[in-house]
Amino acid sequence: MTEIRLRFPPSPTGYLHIGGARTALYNWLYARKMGGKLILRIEDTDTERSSEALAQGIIDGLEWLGIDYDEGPYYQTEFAADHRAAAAKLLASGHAYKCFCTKEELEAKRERALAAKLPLGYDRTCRYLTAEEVAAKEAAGLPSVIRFKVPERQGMLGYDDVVLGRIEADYKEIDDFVIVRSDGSPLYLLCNVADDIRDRISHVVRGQDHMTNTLKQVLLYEALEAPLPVFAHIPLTLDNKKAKISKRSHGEVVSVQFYQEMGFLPWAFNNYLVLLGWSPGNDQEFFSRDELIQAFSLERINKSSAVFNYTKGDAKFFTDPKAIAINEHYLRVMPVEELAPLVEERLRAADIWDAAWATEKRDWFLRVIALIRDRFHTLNDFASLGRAYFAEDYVIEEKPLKKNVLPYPDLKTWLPELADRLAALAPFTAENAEETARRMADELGQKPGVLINAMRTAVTGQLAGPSMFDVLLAIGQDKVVSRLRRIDHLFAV
RNA sequence: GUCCUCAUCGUCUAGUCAGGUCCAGGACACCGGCCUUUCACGCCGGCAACACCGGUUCAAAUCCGGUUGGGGACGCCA
Repeated sequence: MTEIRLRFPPSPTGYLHIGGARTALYNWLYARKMGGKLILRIEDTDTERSSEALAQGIIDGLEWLGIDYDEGPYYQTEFAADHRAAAAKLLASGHAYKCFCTKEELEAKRERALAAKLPLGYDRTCRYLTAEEVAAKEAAGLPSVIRFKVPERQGMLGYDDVVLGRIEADYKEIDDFVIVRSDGSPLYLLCNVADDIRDRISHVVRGQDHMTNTLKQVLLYEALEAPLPVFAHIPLTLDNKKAKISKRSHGEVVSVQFYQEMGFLPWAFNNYLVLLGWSPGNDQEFFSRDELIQAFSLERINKSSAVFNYTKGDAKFFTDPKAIAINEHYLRVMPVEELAPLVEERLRAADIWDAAWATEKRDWFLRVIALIRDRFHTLNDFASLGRAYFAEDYVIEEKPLKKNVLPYPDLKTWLPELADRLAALAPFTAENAEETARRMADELGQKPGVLINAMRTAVTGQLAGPSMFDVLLAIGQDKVVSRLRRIDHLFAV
């Protein structure tokens, strides 16, 4: 039985985006499920547009997602000798030929074909050159590329795709594609196959934009006398206008790094991605790592493309609402102990981290996280919306101020009075605090909500939050008292 | 233009291969209710789809043909 080997071959000409990450995820899931290997291969043969920084960004993105690989990263440029050897082999065996047509000539032909609404393929001018003609042109110093000689056969060229089924095309429809540039450097179609053969890749899982490339590559495998891998062409991810998503036209929101910065949980993001083109066949939507590996299968990948449901400028959702919903779900249900270090990271970034929260005050820290996480969307919310729990320089928001404080000028005396009463409490418990607040409201002839909501505004700066008395306990008697006494600045606007 | 390919709620999808159990199920979003000091969470309920036409069949989301629509490829990019 042959080993299961998959690869993720990004080209470092851009950032790791949603589509690429999903492709990596599917490859990873299948490799892990089958007990196979995943290989990371950086396809950097386009030296014009590739950069080491971009390659590193992709590697970092995979690491954040938790997509680990067993071999690599390999860099395709390091295997140039293999690619040239493959090209030489094809030339020697008569599967390829030298083409002396210039870019200008080809461009002119292409223009004419476009205008005449004819097929755009190469007209095979150089395919029928005699050995003498080729020698003469070379002697004259004319530059040439190497083209693959597509066999002239009856019937259909095709392959079996795990996702799409049988894919076929007439041999006549396949162009004599270029495999080596005029400067001698081999091109993607060839390099990719040569590498996959050398790396003994058994399954090629990639986007549907490669469907027609695969037809050509099948020919390459055959000419190179190598066994065909299993192909699985996964659906593309489109935007809500059905256009292919790209960093250029969609910006940050399609890059993996954006989700890292926005405070997504890596696993939540994977969980969202896997559902964009695959389903387990039942209603399960949340998976642990092991569950997903177990449930995943190439056969259940969808045929049709998926839409990344992002609306630019949406006031409520900064990305696909489903992605946010999944992130919220994990934020609420994951063990607090696992969440804590991720929150710590965000608090550190916001410069409000206290080392004691990881040691003697760890219990308190975990309790606060458990208390406030229900209302949050991302990790970043802990440092912004949750700031009052961790720092004194929290922001008093406009809305609660206008709704709960400014309409009641008497709060200027009420809140300090309440502060005094709370300061006198021993023990300081949620029950005692509530009792105190309610009794005072009663004495003032006010509804308890007036005091409670004003307290919330003064103590947390927020319009909403957990049960007020749990909040008081979480923030602590001393801080609550001092925040309530400092009420004047609320009216100073 | 040529070729390849896809088509179920606004979005992600189940159901299609083995036609009846589907006047189509789940999730997100949206709307309403319960809970409540607030807002969430949670729970309950609602809105909402088989692209179209024809054929096969007792019976079609499901099989066949066509139409329309979407996507991809057609590079000395990957």
